[in-house]
Formats: sequence, C-alpha cells, structure tokens
Amino acid sequence: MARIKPGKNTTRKELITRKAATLFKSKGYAVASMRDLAESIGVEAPSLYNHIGSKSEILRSICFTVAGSFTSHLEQTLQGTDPILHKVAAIIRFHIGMMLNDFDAVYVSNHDWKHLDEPYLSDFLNQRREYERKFVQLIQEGARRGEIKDTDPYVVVLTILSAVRGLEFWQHHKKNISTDNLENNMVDHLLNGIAK
Amino acid sequence: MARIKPGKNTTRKELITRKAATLFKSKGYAVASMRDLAESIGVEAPSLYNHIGSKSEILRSICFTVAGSFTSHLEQTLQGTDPILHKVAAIIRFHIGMMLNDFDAVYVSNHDWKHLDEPYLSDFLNQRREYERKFVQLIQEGARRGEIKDTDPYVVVLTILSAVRGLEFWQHHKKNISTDNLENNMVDHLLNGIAK
DNA sequence: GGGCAAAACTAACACTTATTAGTTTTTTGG
DNA sequence: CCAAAAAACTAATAAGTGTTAGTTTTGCCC
Repeated sequence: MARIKPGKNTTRKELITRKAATLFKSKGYAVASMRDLAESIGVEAPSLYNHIGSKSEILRSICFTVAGSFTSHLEQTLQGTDPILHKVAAIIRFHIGMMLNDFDAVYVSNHDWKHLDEPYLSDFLNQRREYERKFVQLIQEGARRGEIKDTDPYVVVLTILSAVRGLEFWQHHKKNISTDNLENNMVDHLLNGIAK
Repeated sequence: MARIKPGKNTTRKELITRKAATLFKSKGYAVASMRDLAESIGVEAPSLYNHIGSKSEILRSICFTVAGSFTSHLEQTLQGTDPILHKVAAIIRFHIGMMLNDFDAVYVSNHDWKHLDEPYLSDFLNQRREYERKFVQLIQEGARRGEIKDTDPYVVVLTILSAVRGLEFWQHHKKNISTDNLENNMVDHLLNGIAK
C-alpha cells in the first residue's frame, strides 16, 4: 500500500500521534484499537510499529506534551510582576486557548491519563499536583496582598481548573458566541461572580 | 461457594450494581471486566448472570439512576418561589451533595456514559441537554429580573456544572476543610467571584 | 428432613486485542 | 539505474473478553 504522507515538517510518528489523539478522544483510549488507528491512517495495524513502540507510548506522548505546555506557561506567568488577578486571568485564558486550539490532545490527557502505566502514571500525577500547588500559592499570595477574597485557596483553584476543563462540552454551541466572548465571560464569572 | 449476602433491604442485583460502580470508577467501564467484578464480590463471573442481564445493563442502570436524581431535583427547585440566586445556590449545593455522597455512581455516570449503547445513549444525552436547557432558562430569568449579571447564560451554566463536577478530584484534601466549608466557599465563588 | 427454587459452579464458545516475525514493496541517494 | 534503507505487507500468537449451556450446590419452606 502507498506510504503514509505526513504534512510538511512532520514525521510519520507525529502524524500517527495526531491521528491517535483524534481517535482516542472519540472512542476512549481503552476502546480504540490499533486496527482502528491504522484504518484511520490508511494502513495495516502492524505497519504502525515501524514508527512507534507501543500503544501506551502514544498515550504517554500525548499526556506529557500537554502537561508540559501547561507547566511551562505557568512558570512563565508566575515570573511576571503583574497584579495577581491579572496573572490568574492569564492562566484561565491559557487554559481556554488550549481547550479550543489543541482540543483532542487536551481531552485525551484529561480523560485517559489513568491508563498510563508506571512509572509514568506517578510522574504525571506529580506534575499535576505540582501545578496545582503553585496555583494555590498564587491565590494565597493574592489574598495576602488583599487582591483576592479570603476564600479557601484550594477550592478556588479546583473551581477554576474544573470550569475551564468543562469546555470539552463546548463544541455544540460554537456558532452562538465568539470565542473571545466566551473567554471574557468565563474569566469574568470566575473572577467577579454572577450576582448583581 | 457461599452465596452473595446483600445487606438489609437490598437485592443481589443492587449489590452487584453498587460493587460495579466502585469498580468502574477505579478502572473505567471499558477496562473493568466481568471477572474483576465477580472477584470483588467473591464469586465466579458467570454467576453474575443469574442476577443481571449484561454488563451494559449495569452501566445503564447507574447512569439513569444518577440522571434521574438530578432531573427530579431540578424540577422541584424550579417550582419554588425563592429568588433566582437562591435557586441557583440550591442546585449547586445539590450537585456538591451528590458528588460527596454518591461519588462512585456520579463519577461513572460522568465518565462512562459514552459506552451506553443506542438507544440509551441518545436518551441519556437528551435528558442531559434538557437539564442544561432548563438551567439556562433559569439564569436568563434571573438576568431579566435584574438578580443576575448579563453574562452569556450558557457559559454561566457550563462554568457552574463543570466546577461542581470537578469535585471528583476532591478526595485527597478531605481532611483540611469541612464539607460545609467547601460547599459555602464554592457557592460563594461561583455566585460572587473572588475579586475584592 | 425432603423437595424445590435460587444461585452457585465448570467448561467452553466465538471474538477481539496488542504485538512479533518474516517477507515484500516502495522510496531515496549516489 | 542499482543498492540500501524505510516502510509497507501477511500470518500468527498468546492473552483476555462477554456470555451461554449444562450441572451441582445451597438454603428456605412445608
């Protein structure tokens, strides 16, 4: 059969990973088979193994790429000298952007990290906990400076991260509201509430 | 082998469903096998079929029980004459309560509804959409009455539902804060924001 | 305590899974 | 245009899946 044709500047491995993200998103990692993946690319299943090591390696690659993006953006944001609320808003906006632009990979990372095998599972969870910890610290700093209410900082972080994650249900309504509006509305809700 | 002993006032079927919820929660529906489930009960896999029709029937039962609880609570809340913000708060509190008290079932319903087979999948999604629709209407009514800011009502609902759903990550920190505090903090955040 | 229904068991089925081995085809570089 | 490397193929394996059939055990009721 004809060879896989990756786009410009992408290896075959990257193409497979990208297709896998789409497949895993729609069926779930556990249910998606290597045969499904091969078919979506136009090739027989064993051919994939010329380019990747295993199914679990693909998942690993997806999860850690996403985690890496979030982590490095957070580090960068924390270093600035903006008011705390601006930093929080920037973090929220970055999450929203990731959800909208890298949807498949973020979705898979959010849903299927459970299927990572050790020691990667522990690595992943540690990275996530570390992210949360730094975010909590930021909220605490904001409260200390009087820029943020004295709410339990962990609950605040949980609420924010969960809310943006919920954008996975967004797709259906894409037409009714621009993504700019969506971003602004959500940031405003999470910072200022809805009560009048 | 000795017979399954359900607790008082529960059938064997209910016991199996309860154990299944716990199992599905920790491994995921797709990965959890009937043999796993049987082992967690102390029985051989085929014995389960004396009590249930199929694996998918169990999932169906879990998902629709949870969906039914949410739907009927919403109906009840909408009928009252409280201020809109009170109603919204009551809905949020109910979601939090379900997450804390019926964790396994709610978790499975949130994560594994994708594996429902037709026509149940469509039924489930319709029920969910209907729930969202009514919730959106409530927010709109609140805005019309001037009790709620003029934010996009669908974004508001999405943010709220996602935030409470995120309580699935709660467990780790149970000790540091009472559930009452958790509830109050989250409701306050979602209604009034965090900015000072 | 004997009978009967409920509920357990064992054995087996037809499939599907990820992955390997070995081979053939295709593309690339000189 | 030929050789070498890359990437496809086919065939096969061992393990695991949900579920059925048929049989044996268990426990309640008269």
